[in-house]
Amino acid sequence: MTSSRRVLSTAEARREEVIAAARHVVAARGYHGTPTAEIARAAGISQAYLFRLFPTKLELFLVLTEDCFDRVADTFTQAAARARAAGEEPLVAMGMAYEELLADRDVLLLQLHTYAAADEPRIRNAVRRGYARLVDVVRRESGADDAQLQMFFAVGMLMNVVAAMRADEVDEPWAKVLMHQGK
Amino acid sequence: MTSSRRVLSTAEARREEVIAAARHVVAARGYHGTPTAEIARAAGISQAYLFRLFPTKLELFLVLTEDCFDRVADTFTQAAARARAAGEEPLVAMGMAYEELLADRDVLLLQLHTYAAADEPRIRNAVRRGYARLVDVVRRESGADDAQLQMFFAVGMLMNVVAAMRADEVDEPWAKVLMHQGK
DNA sequence: ATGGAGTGTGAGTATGCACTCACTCACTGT
DNA sequence: ACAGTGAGTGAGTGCATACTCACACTCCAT
Repeated sequence: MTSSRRVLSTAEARREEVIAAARHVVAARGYHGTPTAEIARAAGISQAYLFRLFPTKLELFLVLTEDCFDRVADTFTQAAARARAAGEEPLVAMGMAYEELLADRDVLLLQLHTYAAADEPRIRNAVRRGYARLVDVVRRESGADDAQLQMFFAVGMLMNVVAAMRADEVDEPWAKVLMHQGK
Repeated sequence: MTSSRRVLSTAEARREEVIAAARHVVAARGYHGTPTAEIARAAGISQAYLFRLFPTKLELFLVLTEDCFDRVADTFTQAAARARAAGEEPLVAMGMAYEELLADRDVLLLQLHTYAAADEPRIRNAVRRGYARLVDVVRRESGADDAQLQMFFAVGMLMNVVAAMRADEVDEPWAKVLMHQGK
């Protein structure tokens, strides 16, 4: 900032802002494809300060990964809770929740990029832990059996890809096949 | 080459070798994550010659993408043909064919990386065309309806992710849920 | 045998990148 | 009032990366 009336923030608040901004830019081109300078610009801070907030690009990406799985888990738990309150099937409600996520796009794409960067051992580990938790949450909330769970997550992965190739912008039969929500 | 008895190849043959080598190294870290120097080294040629064979890194990646979808389509057609000859269900046989692909790993991972790089318009376009063709092939070979097709491709996407996080190396219930082949 | 087309390279260039350093400015407690 | 702490940055550093250029060697048609 160069304005004469600069207002300081706390590092913790800044970190949150950076994560939010990074989520958006990293969703587009992923870990290897997004320069830290772009993340800093999106967050409205200097690159130098970005590196004070997060020691390395990898560390930032790991936080982003964690946060991404948190969001998906939260979306599912909330959808299941609403469903139970309304006397509906939790698994179906969680399935519908994919549409909420699709509307956002960033979380879905970020998730895809965490898989793509999983060659890096620490990222792979974060992805595994994240998935372990997701499977656990969905199983607990829905009581679904293994086959149902597999289908549930399979459709989820498909939604990632649909988001990545922007199949919703394509008006052709094959795109409809991929998007038409499991019913 | 510096050996006194150098044997020249044709550019076309070299291109094939480069694609094979690139498939393997790019499968690990994707478009943005794999330097052209590494591809050249893997192919056993100089970086300079790599750029004579393919005008840009993007152009090489597009060829790789095309080739990747070709391979998947071929695997499916062959599996379906075998199934029909043995009087079995083509869709089931094509599902099994995912296991062949999983064994290779490179093709599945490369596919994942094409999705991850789909922010680049030309890659996105190649992915869309590739998918259009795959859906077409599977529909034609199996006669499956839209819902079945969606499930088929959903499980395919799940296999990509399973390959990326190497879920097969994890001995935990959630990993079994994801991998246990749809039955 | 030789010239021309085609295969192949060593040694660059220019830009991009993750990360650092030395510093300034805002706020807080005394 | 001012010292000390923490927020924040401009201007780098050094290395990696995509891509190029001038040149060498091989093969083959004549």
